[in-house]
Amino acid sequence: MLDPKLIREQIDTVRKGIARKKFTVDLDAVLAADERRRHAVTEFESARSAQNGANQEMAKLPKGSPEFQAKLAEMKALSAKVKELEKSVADADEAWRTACLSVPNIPDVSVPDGRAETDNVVASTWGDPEKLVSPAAKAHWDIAWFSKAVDFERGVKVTGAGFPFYVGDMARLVRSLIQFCLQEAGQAGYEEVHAPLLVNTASATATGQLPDKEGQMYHAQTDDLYMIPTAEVPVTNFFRDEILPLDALPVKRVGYTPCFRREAGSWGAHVRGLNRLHQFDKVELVKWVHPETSLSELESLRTDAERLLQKLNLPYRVLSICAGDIGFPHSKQYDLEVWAGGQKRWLEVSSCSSFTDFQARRAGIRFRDKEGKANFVHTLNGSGLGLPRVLAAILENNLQADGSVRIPEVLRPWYGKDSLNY
RNA sequence: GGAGAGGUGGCUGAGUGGCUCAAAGCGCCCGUUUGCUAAAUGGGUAUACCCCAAAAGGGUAUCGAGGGUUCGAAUCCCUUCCUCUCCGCCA
Repeated sequence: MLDPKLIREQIDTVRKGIARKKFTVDLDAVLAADERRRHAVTEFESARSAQNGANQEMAKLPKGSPEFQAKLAEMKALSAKVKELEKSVADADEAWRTACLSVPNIPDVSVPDGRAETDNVVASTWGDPEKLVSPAAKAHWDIAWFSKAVDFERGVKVTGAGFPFYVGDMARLVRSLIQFCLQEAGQAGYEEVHAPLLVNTASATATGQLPDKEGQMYHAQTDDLYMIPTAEVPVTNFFRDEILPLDALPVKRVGYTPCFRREAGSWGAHVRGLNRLHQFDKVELVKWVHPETSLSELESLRTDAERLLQKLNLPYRVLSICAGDIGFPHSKQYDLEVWAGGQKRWLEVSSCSSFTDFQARRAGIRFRDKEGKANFVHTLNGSGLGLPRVLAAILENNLQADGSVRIPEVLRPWYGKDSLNY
């Protein structure tokens, strides 16, 4: 959520930011709710103050004395009034909170203008497809042995669509990618965490999955737990409602988890094969940083993700996402898209975002500044990387004429050989 | 899952209806004092919100969470979450 003071004091900045994001929010209603809430609070607190004072006087009177009895009757009325005012504070507060939750984060000034996906700006490209894509490239689902290596049919039998088995060398290739991503992140200074795969309502709310994106998560109803759609949720919530010491910042962490997404209503021809799954593996990078450094930390986060693709020798481009296309809680966002030479398409494999204090405010993650005051940190996260599409690009770009796939050198320490075939 | 015991400030821990809008100790910060280290001693030491143009100042809330009883709740009642001990089950 946005800083209430910012809405109150710099309404024009907020208005402009929201307009750039192409959101429609009734800010006047938010301001009115804020006004109502403050009024209710003031009324309640003065009544409560009177009650506290009178109660202290009563404590000094002998119980059952005439003075005590007289006071008692008087206090009953005040008590009823306090209860009533307390209720109206609760109502006003909830209305205000709900209104505040409808306000998106405002985009950073460096975010390009634009309405939709087509307005995103290509910030950079790396790798020449002519050189890095094999002439034998095919869409990965057209590779002769693909259904043996990634078994969708058995997945359907055992679970349902979008839950494939990786079999044999393919399973080892997936594990190699996980190891590679984790090792690289470790060398870049990220501390590894192995996180819970189910989270409670409070966690899903803090990172913004609830209430709006409820339908995107699998829900274990008996225990009211949600299967994580990304490691961002448990990893970010690690510090929920905590105050970090100044010298702890920046905190950089990396977590590998499977991710579970219902992807309701988003299936079609363009999401064949590994392009979109209900369960997939992802290594996630998360940072908690001092507010002054969040823009430069975003750049280094993006660099950390890019390095992986470079070492894998996969051509990619970096998109600077336009104001109209960045998400509700985002301040600034880069997407990394890998070139899948068989499909001849760009596939998003990483999204690196800064949330400024928007998420930290919602999750209650703060740090103690030089003066000893508690302030909200800035949070950032980015995939490093989402695996199935990277896998797709490796399979397609490195497909040889003999039907085998050449394995990138950086994966061989874990994979154990130089090619994949069935 | 069953039985029992608990959840109090950064930590330890007192506190069974008003004398606690949380004692004391530890830690931390600031000062005083004595060659240094250290000790002694005084003071300070949470978070959020509200009032106030700001500062100064004042107020309210928070004793796991949520309800309730009461003029008044850390304290009594209910619900719920969590921790510990024992039992059961179990990769």
